[in-house]
Amino acid sequence: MSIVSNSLLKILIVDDERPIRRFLNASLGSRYTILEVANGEEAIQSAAVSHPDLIILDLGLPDMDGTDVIRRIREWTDVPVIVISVRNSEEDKVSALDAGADDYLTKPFGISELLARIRVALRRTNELEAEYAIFQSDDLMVDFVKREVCVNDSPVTLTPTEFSILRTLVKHVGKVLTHQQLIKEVWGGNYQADSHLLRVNVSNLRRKIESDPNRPRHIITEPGIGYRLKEIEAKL
Amino acid sequence: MSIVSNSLLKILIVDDERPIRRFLNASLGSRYTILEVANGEEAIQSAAVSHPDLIILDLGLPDMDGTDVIRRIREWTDVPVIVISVRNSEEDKVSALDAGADDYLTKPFGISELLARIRVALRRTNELEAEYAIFQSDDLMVDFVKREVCVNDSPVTLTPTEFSILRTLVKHVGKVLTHQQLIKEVWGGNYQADSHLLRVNVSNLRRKIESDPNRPRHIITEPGIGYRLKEIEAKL
DNA sequence: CAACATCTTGACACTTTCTTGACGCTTAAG
DNA sequence: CTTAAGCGTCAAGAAAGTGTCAAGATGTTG
Repeated sequence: MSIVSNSLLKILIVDDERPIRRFLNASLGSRYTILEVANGEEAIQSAAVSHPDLIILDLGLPDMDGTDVIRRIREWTDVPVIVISVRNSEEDKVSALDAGADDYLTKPFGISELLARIRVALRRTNELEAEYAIFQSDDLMVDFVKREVCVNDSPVTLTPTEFSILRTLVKHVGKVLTHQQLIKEVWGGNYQADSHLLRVNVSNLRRKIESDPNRPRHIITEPGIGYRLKEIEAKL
Repeated sequence: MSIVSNSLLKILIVDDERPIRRFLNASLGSRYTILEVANGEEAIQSAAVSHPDLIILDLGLPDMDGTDVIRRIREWTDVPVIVISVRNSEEDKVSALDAGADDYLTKPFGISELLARIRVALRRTNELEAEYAIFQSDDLMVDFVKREVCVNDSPVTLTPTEFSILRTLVKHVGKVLTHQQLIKEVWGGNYQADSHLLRVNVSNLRRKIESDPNRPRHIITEPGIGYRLKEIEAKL
């Protein structure tokens, strides 16, 4: 098994301290292909463009909070994220793991433990799913990196709730999402929202992204069940 | 289906020290169903019989080595295993993780960190359980994930009640379902519907999915009893 | 504190779906 | 041949679900 070269697997290292990046690069470089970035914005950018197989993320970034980086990346991909941090409090660990991290290592750590935890994370994701940071369906385009939505190449501004609904629909494109599933994803698990609230927001969302809101082509109503995002193939 | 209450999720705790089992049971018992065993043999036995959704395993067991327990369990299941141990050496961590463990916590640990890591492990398995359920019988195709029904590759739209009837028939394909059984499944246990209501809905359903509704090939009437979904083998 | 955007709730028109009753058809028994 | 029981179809009213507008509540920013 160890004879098989893993060098085709890409690991993205996110850390603002150059010595640590160099150390990790030296430790992992013989086994994996390494990408390095030094802040959160670059991390999101690189995660979208380079499609790494795993991300090693330092929580202490200069430009944004590490947990927010995880949340942003989780908007479109389930790529494994291993957090490394000097912060050792349970609160930090819990918030990072709940934000979507797969593992949390406190500095300093042994390199062989990191390697083992990388193997664990990669072991689970043998089946690669094509997850793209940009969703396109006919005249609708959703860019999760820029958090930008365009209809016919002209940008539209969505409210946070509207974007959250659209993001959930995109993540499960083609599948029917029940009212309950959508409410749970958008408003949080224990929020007691009724489907009326959802309908209002879908209505507002349609007005912004559907060319003819009376005949929606993207967000399809499944009567009695919920909604579904229809992927419209590009014409040839 | 996937929206299963957490209290139904079973966690198997493997630890030879009774106080620790009691502590974990008290900490997790309100959220999950707990099973407890005290040694490796019982752990393997219980993992096989009870099908837990997650295993918390202490490495220091009286009868066999913890990593061997993991290896034995990994012979037939990928159920998440979280190791807890007093051993803090990298060697122990690496060997446990490489044996198939998903996470490794060193005692003492905070209960909220353990809970967070349990959520991470369960999150993974939930996403992987996206098994695709499609029923196909000659010209009829039912996609339960997309909630889509096709006849001769052209989609047909069913009302919630019609879909519910079809789903019940598919669930027991080949078997005869009495009127009462169908009514109970579709309209709920305590609803007092007569079989006339069922007949109307079956009629509507047939009009949509049968190529010749007068001579139904899929939904067969069993006079005096109920209905049966016939599975038509594909021609070779 | 005011101005602003967003979220939430209620009201109402509209559409789809459900349910009920009437009626014709078939089958089996007398 | 007549009768009764079960089944399938049709159509209309009842019920439930859906989309939209607008006003109040909430929160945010300067």
